[in-house]
Amino acid sequence: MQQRRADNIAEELEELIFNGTYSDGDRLDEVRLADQFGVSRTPLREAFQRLALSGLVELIPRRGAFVRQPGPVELMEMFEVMAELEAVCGRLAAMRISDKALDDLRDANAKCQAAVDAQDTDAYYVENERFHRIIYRQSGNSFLEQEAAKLHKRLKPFRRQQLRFRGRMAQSMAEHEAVVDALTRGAGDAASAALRAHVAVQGEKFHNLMASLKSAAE
Amino acid sequence: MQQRRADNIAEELEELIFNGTYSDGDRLDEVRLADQFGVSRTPLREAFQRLALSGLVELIPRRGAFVRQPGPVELMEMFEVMAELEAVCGRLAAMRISDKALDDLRDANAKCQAAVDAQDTDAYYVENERFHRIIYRQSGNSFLEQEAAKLHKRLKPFRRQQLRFRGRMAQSMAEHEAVVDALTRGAGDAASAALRAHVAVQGEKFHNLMASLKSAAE
DNA sequence: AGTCAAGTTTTTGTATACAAGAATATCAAT
DNA sequence: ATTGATATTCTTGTATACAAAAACTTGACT
Repeated sequence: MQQRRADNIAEELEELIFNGTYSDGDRLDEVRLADQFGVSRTPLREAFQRLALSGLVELIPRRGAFVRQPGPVELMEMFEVMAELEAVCGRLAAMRISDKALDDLRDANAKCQAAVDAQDTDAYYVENERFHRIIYRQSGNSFLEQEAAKLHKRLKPFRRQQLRFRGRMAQSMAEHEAVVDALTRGAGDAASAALRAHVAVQGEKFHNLMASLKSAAE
Repeated sequence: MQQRRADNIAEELEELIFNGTYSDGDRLDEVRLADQFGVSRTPLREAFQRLALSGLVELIPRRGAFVRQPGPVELMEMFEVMAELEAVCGRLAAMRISDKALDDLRDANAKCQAAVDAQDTDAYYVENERFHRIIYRQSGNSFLEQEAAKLHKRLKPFRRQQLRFRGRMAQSMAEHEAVVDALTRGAGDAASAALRAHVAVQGEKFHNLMASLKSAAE
C-alpha cells in the first residue's frame, strides 16, 4: 500500500471521470482534490500530466485541468477505430490462435450464454471482456494487444450502456459465435468482418448510443 | 517563451530519446537533467509522467525513470500496427477523400519524385510525411488521424534509417503512385492493400531494419 | 578473498513556500 | 446603469525543504 500515490491518484481520477462524477468542461481544482485525496498538489499535478496524454483531461496553461468527455462525433470515431482494431486482431488471430485459446473463447461464450439466460448484464460484461481480450492476445502482437485494450477500456462506460438495451445481449452473443466459427476455420477475412460488424456502431446501435448519451447528460 | 516549461521539457526529452542520446535502459537522472535544463526537479517529474504513458520511459517506483527503446520484436509489432492503421485510413479515405486532397497527394508525390531525382533523402522525408498525413486526415476520422500520427511520429527515427538504403526511395515512390491511383478510383480495398504493403516491414525491408538496429546500438 | 551487517550517502516522493499570471471585486467616471 | 481602471484574491507553475526508501561503503567476521 501507498507505494506510489501519484499513480493511484491518476487511476482514481480516471475512475471518477469515467463513472460520470465529472462532466465535460469541469475544472479539476488542484487544492480541492488535494484535500479530498489527503495529499499535496504535487502528486496531483503529476497525475494530471498522465491523464492529459490519454485525452481524458485537457491541460490549459495557467488555467488548469479540464475534463474532456468525448462528444457524439468523437465517440463515433473512437468506435470506428475500435471496430477496425478488433478487425485487425481477428484477422491476425485467425492465423496465429492456439487451440487452447479457442477453447477459452468457447468457454467465455458459454458463460456469456449463461448470463444471457439469467439476464445478468454484469456477468455478461465480464465474460464479454474476457472474450475480446483473448482475441487481442491471440493477434500475436503485444503492441496491438495493448493499444486495443487501451481503447477498449476507454470505451467501457459507453459499451456498458449499450448492453442494457433489450435484445442486445442475445444479438452480441450470436455475433460472438460467428467470430469463433471464423477463427476455428482459420478464416481471417471472415473473422475480421465479423468482429468489425460486432463492434461497429451502426443502425439501431447508433440511435441507442445517442439516446444513452442524452440520458447521461441529464 | 517560457509559457509552460514542463511541456517543453517533455518534448525536448522526447527528442533526446528519439535522436539516440539515450539508449535503452538508461536512467534519467532527475537532478542532473534539472541542472541541464536549468529548472528544478518538479517540472521534470511532470514531464516524466507524460513520457511514461507514451511508452518512451518506464517509471519504476522508488527507482527512477528509465529509457525504454523498442527492441526488434516490439518494433516489428509497431510497424505491423502502423501498416494496419494506414490500411484503415486508406480504405476510409477512398470513400471520403476530397478532390482538393487528391491534388495535394499528387503534389506531394511530384515533390517526392523531385527528391528521388536529386537523391535528397531529407526532402523526400518531408514530402513523404505530408503524403501520409493527408491520407490520415482524409480518413475523415480525426481520432484515427491522431492515433496514426502518434505512431507515425514514434516510428520516425526508424523509418528515416530505412530511406537511406539504396533504391528504397524509388520503390517507396512507386508505391505512393499505386496508393494515389487506388484513391482516385475510389477503390478502398486496393488503397488499403497498397498502403499496408507500403508500410509493412517484410522481405528485404526486414533485414534492412535489423541491420540499422544493430548499427544504432554501436 | 568472500560475505554479511551496520552505517552513510543518494535519490525518490511529497509537502510547503513563493512568485507570477488570471480572475474577480471595487469604485470612479461617464 | 454601464464601462473601464485599479486593487485584491485565487490559482497555477516552479523552487526548495524534508522524510523515507534504495544504493553504496565500510569493516568485521568466516
